[in-house]
Amino acid sequence: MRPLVHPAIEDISVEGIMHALSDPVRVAIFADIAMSNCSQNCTSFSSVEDKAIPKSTLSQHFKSLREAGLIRSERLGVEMQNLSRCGEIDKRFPGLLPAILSAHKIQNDARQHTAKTGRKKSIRAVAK
Amino acid sequence: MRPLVHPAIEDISVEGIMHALSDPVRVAIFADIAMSNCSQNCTSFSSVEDKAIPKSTLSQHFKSLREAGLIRSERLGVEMQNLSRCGEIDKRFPGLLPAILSAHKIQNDARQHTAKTGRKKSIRAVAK
DNA sequence: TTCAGTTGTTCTGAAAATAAGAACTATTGA
DNA sequence: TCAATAGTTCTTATTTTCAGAACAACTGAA
Repeated sequence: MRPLVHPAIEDISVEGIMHALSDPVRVAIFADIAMSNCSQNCTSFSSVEDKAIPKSTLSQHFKSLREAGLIRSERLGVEMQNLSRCGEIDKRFPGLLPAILSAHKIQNDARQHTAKTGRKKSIRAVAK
Repeated sequence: MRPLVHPAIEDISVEGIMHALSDPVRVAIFADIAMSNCSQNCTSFSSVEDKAIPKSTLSQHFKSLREAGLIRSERLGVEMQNLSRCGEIDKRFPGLLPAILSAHKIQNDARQHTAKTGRKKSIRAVAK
């Protein structure tokens, strides 16, 4: 088992962050970690739609977040402690993560609302 | 030639935006369009490192930005007019795009600086 | 008109990234 | 020592992305 890789703060890139957070499961995981600022296990996470995600896939997702510099993972016995690196990143890119997390929350709230009121999700895209 | 597809504002997703801006060429293009808020041709764009990008690839990049909802493209004779949709998006996700653009600028400035002072880009990642 | 030049799109095959089952590693507690 | 738990790595199938080649749409000149 090879050691966990964490980029130095100056090697964290905007593109890397964007890419890591371009996956619905990964933003959800990261939002969880960043908001609660508590650990969050790797293998137990059911996505937004409550479908179980294979643990190999989750492991890869955590790896992506880690190697993008968004979280810091530390082995704690058999489990993993995952903490967000928001503080560090906010010094380098002020306001970036708060803005993304806030947008994510806005979108989630809107989705929950439309799910409750039963509005059909409009897939229609305006063609010109 | 099929019509250009633009998502309605309520169909623009954070993940979609993140994904579109997770590519160095695409952020660069988008930053250009958003900053200058002027058109920006599709086929003439040399990336950050000044290497020419094939026009088919550029066309795809513009398509990605368009379908993520970040830009609005309109055929103007033989050319294309590309405008950012920052205004609309800022109403739905306040502060998101400004934060990303600002982070992108910070990173670019830092890169230019290290390129000038010749500091070797440290790829080293702290292994634990 | 017709034709060449320009701008951008679409098609296509190769290369790269992602997803998830299966096998494996590491740690703990009985 | 062994079973249980938490994660990782290997591997293959699928999906995305890249970029050359062919194509489509418009313009301006002959």
